[in-house]
Amino acid sequence: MPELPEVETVVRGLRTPLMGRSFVSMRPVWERTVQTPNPAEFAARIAGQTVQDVTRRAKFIVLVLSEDLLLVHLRMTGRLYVTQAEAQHDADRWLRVVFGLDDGGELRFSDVRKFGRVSLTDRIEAITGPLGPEPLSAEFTPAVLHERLQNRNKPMKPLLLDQTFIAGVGNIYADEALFRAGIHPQRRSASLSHDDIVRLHGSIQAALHDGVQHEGASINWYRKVDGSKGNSQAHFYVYGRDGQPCRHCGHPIEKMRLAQRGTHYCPVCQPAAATIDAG
DNA sequence: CGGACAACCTGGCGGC
DNA sequence: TGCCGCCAGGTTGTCC
Repeated sequence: MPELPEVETVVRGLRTPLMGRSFVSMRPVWERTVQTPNPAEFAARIAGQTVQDVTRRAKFIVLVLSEDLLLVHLRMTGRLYVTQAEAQHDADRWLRVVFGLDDGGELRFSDVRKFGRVSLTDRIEAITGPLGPEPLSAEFTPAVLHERLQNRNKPMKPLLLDQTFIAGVGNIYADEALFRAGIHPQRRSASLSHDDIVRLHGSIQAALHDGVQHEGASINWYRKVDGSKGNSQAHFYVYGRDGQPCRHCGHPIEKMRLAQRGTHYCPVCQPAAATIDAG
């Protein structure tokens, strides 16, 4: 499911049920979902720790506990939800990890494809590795984007997917940001003009902001914490719209394979070479 | 360093 | 209906 807007929506949904709660247990249903430490140590260590904040870094959900950080990465199909003690819950076919809470409720991690991971650590970089700037933070300015583009010359689409370049952008919002900026996915980063960079900066922020505003994209597996769907997919310009008319010029949106990822774009609004804008 | 590709997994969908 | 191949929001490791 998860790119920045989806993860951010989950984080916001977890705050109310989890803030101030303490964990009493951790039970793996599918052991490989528990990345680090090993399940026995994880369970012993999380018991008694209280949730002091629920936040996000890149695509990681970060629960700030009394002594450690509980990190959850949803990868493709992970989902988090909270059940109350007295609530009747249907059997979850894809349940991977159950966290017991001090009010008798449970935080549950469910994941169809088993790619998602949970970790307990006191040093976030040990799990996340190096990450680029948060694109919706004040520190991410056009100048910062410009600076990070120095001495690089990759096609823009795979560059935007590189989490060490910018944190949190995934396949959907990379396509959406490039469309909004009028930049072809294969454009080399070194060919971008100053205006291109300023426009791209605004487009990345706008695409992600709209995604958060619409509470994420429920194309397939993604659900909010309460189980309902996000609505971001209804507002896409290009993602999943191949064959349909471009919302700006009417030309059919095309789909290509780029760096092994499905890539959607408008060949008219995103010309392959730098344009000479008569405008 | 960059690019291609396989792995990790399961499910949905289109084609025959 | 059934079977088959392909595709999927992510990331990591290997090989050239």
